[in-house]
Amino acid sequence: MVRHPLPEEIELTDVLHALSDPIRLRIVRNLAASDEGRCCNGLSVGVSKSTLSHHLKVLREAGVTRTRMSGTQRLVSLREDDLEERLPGLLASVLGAARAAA
Amino acid sequence: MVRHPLPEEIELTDVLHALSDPIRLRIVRNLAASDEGRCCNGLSVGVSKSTLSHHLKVLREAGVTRTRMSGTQRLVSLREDDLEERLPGLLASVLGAARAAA
DNA sequence: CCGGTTGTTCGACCAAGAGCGAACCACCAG
DNA sequence: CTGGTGGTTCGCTCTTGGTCGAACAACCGG
Repeated sequence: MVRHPLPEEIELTDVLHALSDPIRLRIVRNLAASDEGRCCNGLSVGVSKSTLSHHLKVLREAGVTRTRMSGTQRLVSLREDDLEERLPGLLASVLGAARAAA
Repeated sequence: MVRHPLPEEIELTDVLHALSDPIRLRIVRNLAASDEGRCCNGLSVGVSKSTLSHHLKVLREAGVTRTRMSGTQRLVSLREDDLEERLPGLLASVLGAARAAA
């Protein structure tokens, strides 16, 4: 349905850029706290749905998240495995720092 | 002489944003390969000196680098210790991924 | 004093991107 | 068929930010 980069297409600068936005970082933290992925609606980040869709697209195209269909709605989840392979340790340290800062 | 954030003022999103630019990432990789810091001129990244000055300012104000005088010229170096304290593991994983991608 | 080196700052330009509402699509329940 | 839900896409505005040249400042060497 939508574009996801292959694991080897994940670019460091794209990922860093995706994570450098406070709203997207909140989304990622939110996703990290959920095993099964979240419906877009379950991400209460206080922006309009078009803006949320935009941020999810940025995250998806950077390779940070995966979106899959589940019935009538999309489930968004972190690509922890692919990120760890391409950028080992990065997601963990970002999440750790984000948790500490909060 | 110039503004450097205190260690506790270093913000994750600022650091991620600073590192998400390819030119700044090259500068950081370059600095990581040098013990003593580099004169701005020693950073051959192929931009004009005003642009270089701008990027160094972004890195400095995000807390990624430190600039100190040495005689008549400035020496730029990574704030590895402060970054490790505030954002443990982040710089290492970014540098590791950047090295792997190159 | 007069260049040359090193770097910052300023002003302008232009591209990228965040934000929103509106329109739209796909789907399910009546 | 009609409505509601979940989500994307499309314009549009406005801000951010990368880029450069020019001007400036501080300093050292003749």
